[in-house]
Amino acid sequence: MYIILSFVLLYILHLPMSILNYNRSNNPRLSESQEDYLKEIFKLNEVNTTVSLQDLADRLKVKPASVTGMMKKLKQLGLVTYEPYKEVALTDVGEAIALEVLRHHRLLELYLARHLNYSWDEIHEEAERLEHVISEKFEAAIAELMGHPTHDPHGDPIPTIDLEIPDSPNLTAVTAVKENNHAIIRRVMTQDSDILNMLSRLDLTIHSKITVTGKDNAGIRIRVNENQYLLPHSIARFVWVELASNI
Amino acid sequence: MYIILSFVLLYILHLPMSILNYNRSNNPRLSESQEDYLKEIFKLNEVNTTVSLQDLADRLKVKPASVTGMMKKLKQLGLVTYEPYKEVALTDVGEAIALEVLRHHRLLELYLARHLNYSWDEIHEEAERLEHVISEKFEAAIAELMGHPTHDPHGDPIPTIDLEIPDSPNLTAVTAVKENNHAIIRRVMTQDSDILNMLSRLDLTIHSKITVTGKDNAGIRIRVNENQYLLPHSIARFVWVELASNI
DNA sequence: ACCTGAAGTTAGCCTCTCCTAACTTTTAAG
DNA sequence: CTTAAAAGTTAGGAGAGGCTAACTTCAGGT
Ligand SMILES: [Mn+2]
Ligand SMILES: [Mn+2]
Ligand SMILES: [Mn+2]
Ligand SMILES: [Mn+2]
Repeated sequence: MYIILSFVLLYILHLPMSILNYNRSNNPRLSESQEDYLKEIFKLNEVNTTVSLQDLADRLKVKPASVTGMMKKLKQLGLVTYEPYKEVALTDVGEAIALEVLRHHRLLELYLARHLNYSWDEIHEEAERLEHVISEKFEAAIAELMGHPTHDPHGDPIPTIDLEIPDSPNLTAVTAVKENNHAIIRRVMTQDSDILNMLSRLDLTIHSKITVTGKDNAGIRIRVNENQYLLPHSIARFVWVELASNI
Repeated sequence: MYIILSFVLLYILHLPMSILNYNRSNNPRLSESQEDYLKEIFKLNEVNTTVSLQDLADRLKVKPASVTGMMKKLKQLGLVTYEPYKEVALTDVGEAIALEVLRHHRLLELYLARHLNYSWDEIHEEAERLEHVISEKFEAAIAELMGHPTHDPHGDPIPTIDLEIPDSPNLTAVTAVKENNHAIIRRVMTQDSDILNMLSRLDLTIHSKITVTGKDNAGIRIRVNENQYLLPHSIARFVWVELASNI
């Protein structure tokens, strides 16, 4: 009865049927590998216009042949669209699963930082493993405990319980900030422990107020807390800020 | 230098060399399956004099053929002693790993109950998955946070950081308590959700003060908080108590 | 001492995820 | 427009952990 009603509702609302199809608790559970593939496709898709199997292979630290094999399987499961030699994309169901895993990951990162005293550079690796094994109850418990946070310690948005990506402030790469302008660091787009460690030692962390004092081909000069640093472009490109004028 | 000193120390103290050999961080990580096999061998060994492959198969929900195969592998790795058609036992290294996993499991159970509002019957299943993926840092963080607890919510002892089993009070099966004697529930030796759920609804939980008011072949009659219950033997056998006279 | 059922083993097969090596298709530079 | 490098595919195989079915060994009851 409920099922019939749902179909009618979907028809009326013109929603894709697939949204209903996915339910973490009653669907056959995916493997950790499969979850990581879907999550990585989603993340690559946010940055690049198209997702190459080579990128996927690099991110997941497997060989391209393995990616081809997995794409066939995920296509079979209705989680990606894909034809040989063409680009990959998530279906609605595939995207829902990717967002579910991403929500686990980012909630866990924040939880580890806030409640178990993990430092910025330690949270990612632990969350990468835990994200696949925590239950929906665990997810709900830490989300509740933290007051349903919208962003993780890297400034990455945490998908909501309905799997929407919350709005983030309008961000600019710090490399694009003009000289003498003020800004607040809002997102650091790397998981590299060494880089995160260094940035946090310089106090270049989320919510730090900075001033861009100069730019040359060596990098970008930044003032934070009366200290000045020269940040090489290779690192600065990970740092995204909100301009002070927008605040 | 440290290594040489360690060898000398071991020689002097007559400790088994194998204790030093195992180090979770630099040894090739075992699979989740292998960890569960070792843990289950340890737990069976605490109860039975000898560990049968059949019991192991039942507990791990695999077929006996699979157990035989795994025993060969674990023997190869130096974690169990075993000859075809003979009983299995853990080596010192195998036992150290079993205790490490058991420590994770029981710390997690207590953590879930205390900090994430899990009920008695929900903790085991979640801990069963998490125990294999948390880092030593996670273990240390929750142990610290909880003040290095010695027993989990079922009354099971939590192995210390040095992998010693902490002393438990002298326990008696509630079925062996004489009529009109008082006692305190100290351990409930089942992970069955339904039974745990029922017991906790009757307030027959860890640290509950009870009085045995009668016994017949239907079961054992117990008073707790002015309420009287008839506990069938099939359930009562899981409940272990400390006699009031010992307190 | 024998017999029989329970316990344990073996062989052969499956699925999963990854690999290498050789091949094909696409793409972009000249 | 050609062609070589990059990207992607295919075939074949490894190893982990399970399974079934047929077999062997063991242990207890008569
Ligand atoms: Mn992961
Ligand atoms: Mn993050
Ligand atoms: Mn387990
Ligand atoms: Mn327990």
